[in-house]
Amino acid sequence: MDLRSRRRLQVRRDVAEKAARLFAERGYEHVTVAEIAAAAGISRRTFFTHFASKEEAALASAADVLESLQRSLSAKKSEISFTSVVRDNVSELIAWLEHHAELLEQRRRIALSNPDLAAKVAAARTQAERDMVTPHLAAELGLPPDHHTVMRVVGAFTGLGDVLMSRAPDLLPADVATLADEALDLFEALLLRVKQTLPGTSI
Amino acid sequence: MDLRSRRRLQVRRDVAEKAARLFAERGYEHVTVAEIAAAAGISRRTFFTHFASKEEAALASAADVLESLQRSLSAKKSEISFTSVVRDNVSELIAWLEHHAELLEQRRRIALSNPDLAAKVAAARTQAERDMVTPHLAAELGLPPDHHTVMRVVGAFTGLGDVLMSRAPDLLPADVATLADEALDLFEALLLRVKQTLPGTSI
DNA sequence: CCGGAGTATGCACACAGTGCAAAATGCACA
DNA sequence: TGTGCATTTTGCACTGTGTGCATACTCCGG
Repeated sequence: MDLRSRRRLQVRRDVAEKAARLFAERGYEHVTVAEIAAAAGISRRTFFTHFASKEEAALASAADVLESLQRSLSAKKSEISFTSVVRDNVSELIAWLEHHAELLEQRRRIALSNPDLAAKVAAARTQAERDMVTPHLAAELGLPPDHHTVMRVVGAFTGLGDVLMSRAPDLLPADVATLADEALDLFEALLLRVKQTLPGTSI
Repeated sequence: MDLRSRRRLQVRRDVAEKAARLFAERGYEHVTVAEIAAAAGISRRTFFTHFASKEEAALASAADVLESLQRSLSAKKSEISFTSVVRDNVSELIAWLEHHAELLEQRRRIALSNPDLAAKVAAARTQAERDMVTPHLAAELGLPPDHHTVMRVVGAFTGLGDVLMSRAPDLLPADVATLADEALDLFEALLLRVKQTLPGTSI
């Protein structure tokens, strides 16, 4: 890793962090790029060499939540069942949430200040989830990743996840854990049924 | 209905239609608001009295797809089971799709020219679907609409719907019908299981 | 024919984002 | 240490979206 690129990454993180602080304080729309740049000690023009848009800066600071799932899945790949891995990961995630209450509160404020941005974050999360989960479920079902049955199961999984994540900010972590368990119970049942029905799928 | 507001709606439709045509021809980003306004015979400033943004004009012409589901649900309310209503509606929708191939092709082109816009359309569709479907599923489960179990089932439903809609543009209508049937089979099984498990839900 | 509500328009402005060229920075090598 | 080179930063000018404000227009009822 080049020294230059390391510094570049550092600047990027720094700017994103300053931006997030400003967004949380005054709302996304009421912060100009010029102000973010000033807060980070760079020029307006330079901001745009680090981020393609103001929005990208806002999104950059919210990309970390899925990292643990990423790690869990790639580490324990295919040793145990998919739902078990996810169940393990939920505890991990809940712990992470509890240790980052202030950060989450900041993000909640930003999301509240601009619903469009929130929708985009959610969409990005869903897409990342989909990408992570697809190969594992395909393997578990013994089907190619682009098979309709796999995509359907993945769709149900992310659908269940979305509705959970959308309510999580207003719940206690313990309740999130319970709801996640219930959702996974349901998903497990669905997955079992799909496996039993497998020989009969068409197209 | 006021004569003034009727004319206003007509202008709005007209502008949205002209905008859609331009977007499909040259791509969303390569069409300016000034050009849309000119094509519709109004001034740039007036455009913004009809639409809050260029994006709104693009979205306005894509709001019709869910109208049939809306009608189906409100018409046959609670006489027969939810999935039956949806199954009936799918045929209706497929027919609609077949009779509007050119329109769908136009939208496909617009979506292709700007992924962000496409994501927003999808999100809006999902949200509308969610809103329509929630009261019916709540009734069928005998639970309040904001109950977590209901939300979870709705999440699974929209998740299944999303994955289907995301692939629909690249499939023959007949295949869409088959896949919709399979998805509904799966959903029906899931719904049945939820009903059987009902007494045991927590929170 | 007139007064007023609702609508269209022009104008000035704030802000996002981009292309270009000059200036600053920092790393490698003599 | 100094010099040359590649990368990065910055200023400047410009396009395009979206908004506030003031003015002009349209059309309705009295």
